[in-house]
Amino acid sequence: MTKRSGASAEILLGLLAMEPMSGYDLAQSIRASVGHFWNESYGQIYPNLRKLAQNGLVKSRTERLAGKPDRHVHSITAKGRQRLREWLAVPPHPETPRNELLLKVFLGEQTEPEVLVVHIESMVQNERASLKKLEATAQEIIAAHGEQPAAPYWLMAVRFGQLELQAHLRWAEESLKSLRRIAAQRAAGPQPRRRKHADK
Amino acid sequence: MTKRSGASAEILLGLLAMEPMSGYDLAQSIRASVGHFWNESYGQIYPNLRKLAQNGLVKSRTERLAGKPDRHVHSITAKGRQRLREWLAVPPHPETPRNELLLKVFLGEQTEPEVLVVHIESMVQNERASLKKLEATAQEIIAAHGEQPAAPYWLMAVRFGQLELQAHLRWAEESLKSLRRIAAQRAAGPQPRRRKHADK
DNA sequence: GGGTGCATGTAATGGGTTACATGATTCT
DNA sequence: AGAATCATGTAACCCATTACATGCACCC
Repeated sequence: MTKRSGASAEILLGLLAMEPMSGYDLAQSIRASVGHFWNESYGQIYPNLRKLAQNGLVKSRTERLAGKPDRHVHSITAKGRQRLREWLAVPPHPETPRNELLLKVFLGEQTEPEVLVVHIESMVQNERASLKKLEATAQEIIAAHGEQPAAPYWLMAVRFGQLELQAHLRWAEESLKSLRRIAAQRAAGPQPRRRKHADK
Repeated sequence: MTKRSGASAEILLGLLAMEPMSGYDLAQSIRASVGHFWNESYGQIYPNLRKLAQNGLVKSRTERLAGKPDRHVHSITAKGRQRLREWLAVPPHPETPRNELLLKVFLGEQTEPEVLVVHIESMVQNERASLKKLEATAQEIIAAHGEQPAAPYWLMAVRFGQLELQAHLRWAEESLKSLRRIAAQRAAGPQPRRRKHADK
C-alpha cells in the first residue's frame, strides 16, 4: 500500500526547480549539494527523468555541441513545480536506517574488543573528513550564495550533518575509552586466579 | 562485485549466538534490542533462517506444544559462530542513509516555511519519544543485565542513539527558530513598499 | 463474537545499485 | 599511449517490504 520513500523522482524535480540541467549534471549536483544525506545512481536518474517528461513535469531540449555528445537539458514545467510543492507538504515518514557498525558493536561480545576499536577508528577518520567538508560547504554557501533566498535552507541541511557528525565523534571517543578498558580487563582478568609473581 | 550491506542473515546469527530462538522470537528480539537502528521483516527472517540451516550455520529443532502451533527453535552451530566472528571483523563500509526530511528542508525555498515547521515539529515529537524509550532501555540493561559481559556493548549501542537523537533535537530547535524568522520576514517583506498606515 | 497475540511462512512488488555498453575529448 | 572526464543510457540482479494465507487460544 505504501510506496516507501521513493523520492528519486522528486529530488530531480527539486534540483530542476533551481536551474535546468542534464542527467549528468543532476548526478554531479546531487553529490555536491545533498551528498551527505542523499545519493542517486544513473540507473535511477535517467529512467526517472524520462518518466517525468512523459508526465509533463519536465520538458527536455537537446543541445547539440560539436564534438561532444548531445546534452539533454531538462527544465521543470509549471505542472512540475506544482507536483513538487505537493510532495514537499507530505509529512516525511520517519525511517530507521540500518547501521552496520552499530550492529557490530551491539554484538561485540562475540569477538575481541580490538576488532571494534579498528572499526570505530576508521569511522572517526571518515567522519572527521566529512565534517571538514561540511564546514567548507557552509562557508562556501555563505560566501558565494549568501544572498540567495534558498541559502538559509541549504545551511540548515548542512548544519544537521554537522551536529550529527559531532555527536558521532563524541560517541566514538566514549566508546573507544570503554573498549580499551574492556580490553585491558580481558588481558588481566581471564586467568582463574592471579599468582603473586607474573610469569611467561 | 560488492554485495551491499545485506546483513540480514548475520543479525540472526548474532542473536542466536546469545540464545536459541524461533523466527517469531527473533522478530520480537530485533525490535526490542536493536530496533532503533535495525529492523527485519518476516519476509527476510524466515527465508534467511532456512538458508542458514542449509549451510549448517544454525540447526533447528521442532517443539510441539499442545494447542499452539509448532515452534521451530533455531540454535547457532560452531560453524555459525565462526562465520559470525568473521563477519564482525569485516570493516563496515560507510553508508549514506537517505533522509527525506532533510531533502525537504534543503528544497524549502520551493514552499512555505510553515510546511517545514510542521514536519520538524512532528519529528521532534517522534524523537523525544524515542529518546525516552532509549533512556528506559539503558536503565533496564543496567538493572537486569548489568552483570552480563555483553552489557557494555548493548549500552554503547544505546548511547549512540541517545547522542544522535539529542543532536537532532538541538538541530530542530535551531531550525525552528530560523524558519520562524523567515516566516516573519515573509509576512512583512514581500509587499513592494510599506505604507505609513497598515491596511486590510 | 471479535480483536489481539502466538506462530509460520510465501508471493508479488518495487526500489535501487552495479555492471555493462559506447564513444569522443582532454589532460598527463 | 593511457587515464580521466563528459555524457547517455540499459539490463541484471538483489535486497527488502508489504500483502496475503492460515489457524489456534485467550481475553473482553
